[in-house]
Amino acid sequence: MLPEHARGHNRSLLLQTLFHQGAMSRADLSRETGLTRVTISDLIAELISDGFVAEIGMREASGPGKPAMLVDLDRAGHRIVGIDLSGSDVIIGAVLTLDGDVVVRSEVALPSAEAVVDTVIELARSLVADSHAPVLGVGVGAPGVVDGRGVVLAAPNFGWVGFDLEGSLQEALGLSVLVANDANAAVLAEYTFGGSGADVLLVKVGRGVGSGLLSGGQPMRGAHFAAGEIGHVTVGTDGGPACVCGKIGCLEAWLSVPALTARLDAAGTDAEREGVLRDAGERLGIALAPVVGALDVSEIVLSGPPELLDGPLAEQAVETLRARTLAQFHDGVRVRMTEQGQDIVLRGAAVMVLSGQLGVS
Amino acid sequence: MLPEHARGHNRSLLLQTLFHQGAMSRADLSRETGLTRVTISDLIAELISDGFVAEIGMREASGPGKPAMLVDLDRAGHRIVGIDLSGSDVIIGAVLTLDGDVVVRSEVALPSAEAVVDTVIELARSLVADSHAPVLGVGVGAPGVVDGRGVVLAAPNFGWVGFDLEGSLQEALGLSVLVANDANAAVLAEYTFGGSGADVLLVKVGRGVGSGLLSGGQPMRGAHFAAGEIGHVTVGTDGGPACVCGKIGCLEAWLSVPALTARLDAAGTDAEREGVLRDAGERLGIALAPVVGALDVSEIVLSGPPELLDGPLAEQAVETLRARTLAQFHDGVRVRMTEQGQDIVLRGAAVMVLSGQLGVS
DNA sequence: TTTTGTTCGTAAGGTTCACTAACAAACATG
DNA sequence: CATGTTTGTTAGTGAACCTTACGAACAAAA
Repeated sequence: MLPEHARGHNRSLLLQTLFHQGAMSRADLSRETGLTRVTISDLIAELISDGFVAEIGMREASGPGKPAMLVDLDRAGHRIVGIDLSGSDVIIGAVLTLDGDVVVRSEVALPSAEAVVDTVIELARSLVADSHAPVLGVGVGAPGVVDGRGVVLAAPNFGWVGFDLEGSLQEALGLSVLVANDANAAVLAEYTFGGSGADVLLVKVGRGVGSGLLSGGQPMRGAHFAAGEIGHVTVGTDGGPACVCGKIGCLEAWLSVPALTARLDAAGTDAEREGVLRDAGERLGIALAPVVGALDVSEIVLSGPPELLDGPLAEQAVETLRARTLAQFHDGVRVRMTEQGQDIVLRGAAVMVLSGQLGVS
Repeated sequence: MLPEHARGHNRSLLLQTLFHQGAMSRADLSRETGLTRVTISDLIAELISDGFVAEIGMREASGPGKPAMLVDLDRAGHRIVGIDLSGSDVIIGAVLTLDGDVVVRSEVALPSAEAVVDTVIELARSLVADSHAPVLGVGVGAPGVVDGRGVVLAAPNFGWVGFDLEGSLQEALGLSVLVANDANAAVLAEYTFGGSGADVLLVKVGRGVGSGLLSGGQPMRGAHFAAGEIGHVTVGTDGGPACVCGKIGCLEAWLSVPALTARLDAAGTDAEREGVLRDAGERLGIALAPVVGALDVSEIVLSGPPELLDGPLAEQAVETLRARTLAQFHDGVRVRMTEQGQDIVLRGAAVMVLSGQLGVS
């Protein structure tokens, strides 16, 4: 650990404070961080010269003393490109502000597996061209198992095994690129923009079922970078539907969108349809109860089609969860839909870039 | 972040390197840490003057050049006191070396709940008196939910609710005291002394069932410091034995020592007894499968009576676990007994002190 | 035995970083 | 207008680590 590392830490501390609390004066930053005004001035001058921070005008004087010059992240001066590879038939890309707002949005049809990388490169290039501001970096949320350096260890949909997606994109685009699992990206978005607590599990329901987990605000990677792969965990001890993986009663066989819609279509009455959703919610609760017990997660966030997840399914999940964990500790566990909608992976990809380039999270 | 924090970090880095790799020269430390020989000399001089490090003699020259002076942690010059409050009828205390070896061991009968604190203070004082070397600190593994500052938020056995055990002991003993949950302490011992990987779940089976979890080498605390409380998670969807908590089919009702011994005593034949153990192992596997899926834990360690856990129970647990998780990722999950025996909580308490006082883990 | 080259540890001096002290600028208030 | 407050900068100090240089101690080769 060298002194320059400490300075990097302090730079990130300032950027993070501005990111979360908005524009403020150098003196405010001094009070907020505990560093002296002198040091703040020095760091801010460096950050301004690097283009990350800008002076945005005087604060109208509200008391005695010299009026303050407000500084803030140069939010208008930078953009982030986010790419969501988790869709079942489209690739979604977007230009986002530092606050995670989507400025430009673009979709392309999912090509054949071999052409995916070239399509992503082309999409990213067009988004960079449309950004009208320097792009801080490119974040990618991809299905499958992704290691800490953006190498896709396994992604059955695309046939990738040990493929260095991050490196390939970085070389082609000449920009900083970060690749992570889609559900792991999503939970970052929920934490940074969705106001979730620091111990949160996000369940992403789509063609498959995956999850992302933060504990103490830190993403859990797992021993083989496979944390979150709960889709093929067997749920319950009473059988269940057959899964594409060959086993019986996987969570994915109960909860994935194709499985749910098929069972809903087969259901005749509204009551039967609600029963299908309640069954799925119960299975989710059964699967998550041991995780809640072992990790003391306080919040479970669902991401996916709201017409399926929001309602009986979520209600039954929280009910089952409370019935199957010790009320004393886990009574407060909440289950809710994300409010990030369809953009959650894009926004999570943006958080990855913010975190990687600015140290903000 | 100030420069002196960086120096503290570097001090801990040296102590940690010596702790794990044993005695070496200043030049070795320089190569190992990346700091220059000059800086190492300066830091080591400080650590020697503080009494944490000692020169232990020359290395016999094996090649050209000036022979090296070896330095090492002053292992003989310090002791740690560990206390295990998780026993059902005794309190165990010990004096340990920095390497986690028990030097002095002492047991006292568990007194009434009100007298526990005074008994612990008395036990700790007598151990400190027997230590024959300066005591670095006192570590305590306690049942129940313990927060990050050693306040016991809930411990039904002792009737503690929001009781500042760490503060009480620190005041009475005048020594640095650290208190944590017993299973969380145990998993630290397994990581530091038992050679487990950095993503490991320890299940502690005794009067109750608890767990401790490391992910990436970091202890998981949970949103309410209740991580690891898996004893009263319902397992399976086919009922099960009644639990003292009022629910049906809790993991504790299947797996705790009292529950297991009662069912073993009721079993007539050896085959029936093995069936009891296999059932319990299966339940453990069912409960842990979602945790393994969500966290990608690579190793599960069991702590408790080996005559119950080691054998059919552990075998069935790993079998069930593999059947219920996706083989592709979690095939390698291992289930094994700890080799730390009965001292695991004591040694874990020692690790807490090492970590708190030296930054070693 | 002498020379050469290697390795260890220390000394001296320079750079980086954040701190303290002091001060000018700009404002509100009595 | 004088006074006090707040902001931000300049100047100087101390801490921490670095680079450079050197003496000590040894092995191997001449």
